[in-house]
Amino acid sequence: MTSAGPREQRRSEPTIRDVARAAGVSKSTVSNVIRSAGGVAEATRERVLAAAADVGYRPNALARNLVRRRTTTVGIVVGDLSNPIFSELAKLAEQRLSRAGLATMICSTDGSPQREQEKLEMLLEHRVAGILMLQFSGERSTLARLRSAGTSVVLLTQWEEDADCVVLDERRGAELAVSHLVGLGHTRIAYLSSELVELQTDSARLAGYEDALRSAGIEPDPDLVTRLGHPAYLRSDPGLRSAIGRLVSLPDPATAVFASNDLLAVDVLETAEELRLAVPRDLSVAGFDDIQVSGLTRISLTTVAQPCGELARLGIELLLERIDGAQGPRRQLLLEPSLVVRDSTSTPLRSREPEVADVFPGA
Amino acid sequence: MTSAGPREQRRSEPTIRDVARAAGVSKSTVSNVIRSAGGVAEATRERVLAAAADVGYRPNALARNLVRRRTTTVGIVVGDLSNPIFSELAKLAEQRLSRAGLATMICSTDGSPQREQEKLEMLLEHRVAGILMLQFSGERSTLARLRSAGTSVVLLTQWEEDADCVVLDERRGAELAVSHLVGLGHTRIAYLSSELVELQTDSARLAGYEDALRSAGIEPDPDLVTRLGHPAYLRSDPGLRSAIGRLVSLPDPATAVFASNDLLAVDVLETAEELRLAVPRDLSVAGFDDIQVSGLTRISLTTVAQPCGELARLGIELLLERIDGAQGPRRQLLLEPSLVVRDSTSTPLRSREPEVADVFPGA
DNA sequence: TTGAAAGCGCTAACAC
DNA sequence: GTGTTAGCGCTTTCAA
Repeated sequence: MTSAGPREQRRSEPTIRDVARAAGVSKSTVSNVIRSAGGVAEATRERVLAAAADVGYRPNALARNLVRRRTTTVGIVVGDLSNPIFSELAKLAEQRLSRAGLATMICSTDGSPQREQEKLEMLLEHRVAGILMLQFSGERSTLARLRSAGTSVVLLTQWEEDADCVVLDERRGAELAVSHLVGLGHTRIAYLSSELVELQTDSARLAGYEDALRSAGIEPDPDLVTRLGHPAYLRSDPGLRSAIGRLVSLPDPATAVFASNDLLAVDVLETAEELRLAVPRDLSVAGFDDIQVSGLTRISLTTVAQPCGELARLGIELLLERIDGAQGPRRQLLLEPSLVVRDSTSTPLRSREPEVADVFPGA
Repeated sequence: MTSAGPREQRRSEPTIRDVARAAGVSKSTVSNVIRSAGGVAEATRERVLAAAADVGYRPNALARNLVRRRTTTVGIVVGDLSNPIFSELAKLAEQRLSRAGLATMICSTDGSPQREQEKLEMLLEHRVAGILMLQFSGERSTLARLRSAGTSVVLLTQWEEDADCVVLDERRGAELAVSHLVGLGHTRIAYLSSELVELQTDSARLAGYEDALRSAGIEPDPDLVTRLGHPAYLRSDPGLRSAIGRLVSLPDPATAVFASNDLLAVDVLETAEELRLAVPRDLSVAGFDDIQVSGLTRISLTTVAQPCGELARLGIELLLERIDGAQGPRRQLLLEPSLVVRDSTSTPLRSREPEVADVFPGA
């Protein structure tokens, strides 16, 4: 590396003009062969290709996109990439987009609506062809802004009346999980949620929880419903500990908890351990999402499965259609949830070994 | 929504010209205001800003980047976003880039060198200012290509003589883990790896493994070294089962395994369970990475910690310097590893309860 | 302090 | 088949 002088003048990269000159043709001819536009004599084509290789030509996507007035870039907005459910979805989406010849810009919002706005603005300035939102603050005006910018938007995992979206039937999913607990004999089932779950989604899951209870003739008890702040990830958390402590020492204690997502459910497992509560013996735990860890033998969490593959496939499919100009009415795709029963749920203790308290109620 | 006719003609978005017209100034003045270039009378400035808001102006990053001949976009190349270690790093990197005002394009390669080439090419066509590679096939010519394209590149987590990189001292990390096992009394320690780990990295970790053995006077036994194909993620896998089965039924069986990454180590935990091997009683297990799951009470894996925060911080710092034109020689930043000792490792069984075989060697 | 003009690298009519 | 031309929306001299 002795040749290049110090502070080497960085020559700008070869352009279509350089190729044209080298091949002895015009810019448009080069453009035609680069874009495989056809209408170019085979001999010329080869000459151009050779020249391009020769000068080390690499098309400039910026220039192309500018003049075409549309890009082949799609934005993915995600709340938190370290939540396995989102990294999985993001990965699958990127794969599909890539296969369709589109580039992906990923932005994370950390759940902050302000950051969400900023990231969206950035994507719009880059004139992305479409946006896939795995996280959405729910701000209605945001949707309007995106729409007026002419970008296609699909919400994944996030229900919204006024937008294209593909989601699991959250309410039904929660109902499935809670009905399972009821079926096992639980009557005191807590609902535990955290900021990891969007409010919109949280409400749906809570509704499903109540549905299940009511249809079993159990009146939902507000004392059993808790929404925590953002708890430490997969790590025991004081807020969670006191919440669970409270639930199990209620006059009529909870015997099961339905956590609104797996990350939280796993935290519950951890915390139960600390509190010397055996799962499922003393406490049944069910979650939502079916992230990879939940399937581990040592975790073995009963949970509602998110069909990530399906979600990503349908979401991207819909987005691509919209980008291609499909005009139809908004589409809401609702996927059927399924319950994966594992070892974290079982019959409640009291129905197995009647205690004094059962014989003398109120003791 | 009855106003817009069917198949509404999508007006193109307002440009700097529209703003200029609305404000009664020239394009350049608008440009000066937008870019906060100064040298504009306060009154004019406000008039322009008002006009911009009025027409709904949004700068076109493509045009800007084209004429400036550089973008504010950085590419992140990642192998597999569903490996928590990578999603974590990607997330942190994106955060830092975003804070520095840069947009992020994420590409995943699924570990395929060909896809890696394609993705890099795409990034170059988009004229990214820099590339952060969390995955690198190790192809030397790739580096040359990137360099000649004038892009700054930093490898994160991947050692490479001929490039800027920031990595953990892999060799030392492995040595730490294996020395810990040796210290517990193990002499038959297996090394288990999979395609989840890049060859380059794998070699370093293997070397550290051998270092530790040798400095304890133990000659590495090739019979104890296994590299598997890409195993199922966090899920038991037949290849792994037979590998472990073999290791523990060797004439002189393995009493511990050092897995070259946590995902694999957790798989080992699972598989051990299936094989009715108690960990750490029958088999000690150590990993590498310290992903979130490893810290769960129910997993409690002894492992070498990757300081993700540090890695991301230093990697982005270095990349930004290069993008800003820093010319110095290649820099290799080597971080010191640390071992997190948890419950998956302990004294080997035989040293606790001497068996007949120990009394009559060769029996 | 402001404006006119010359592109950035490319595409897409439209002539030849 | 191939070349000419007129921009895409913006930045950035350079004059005024």
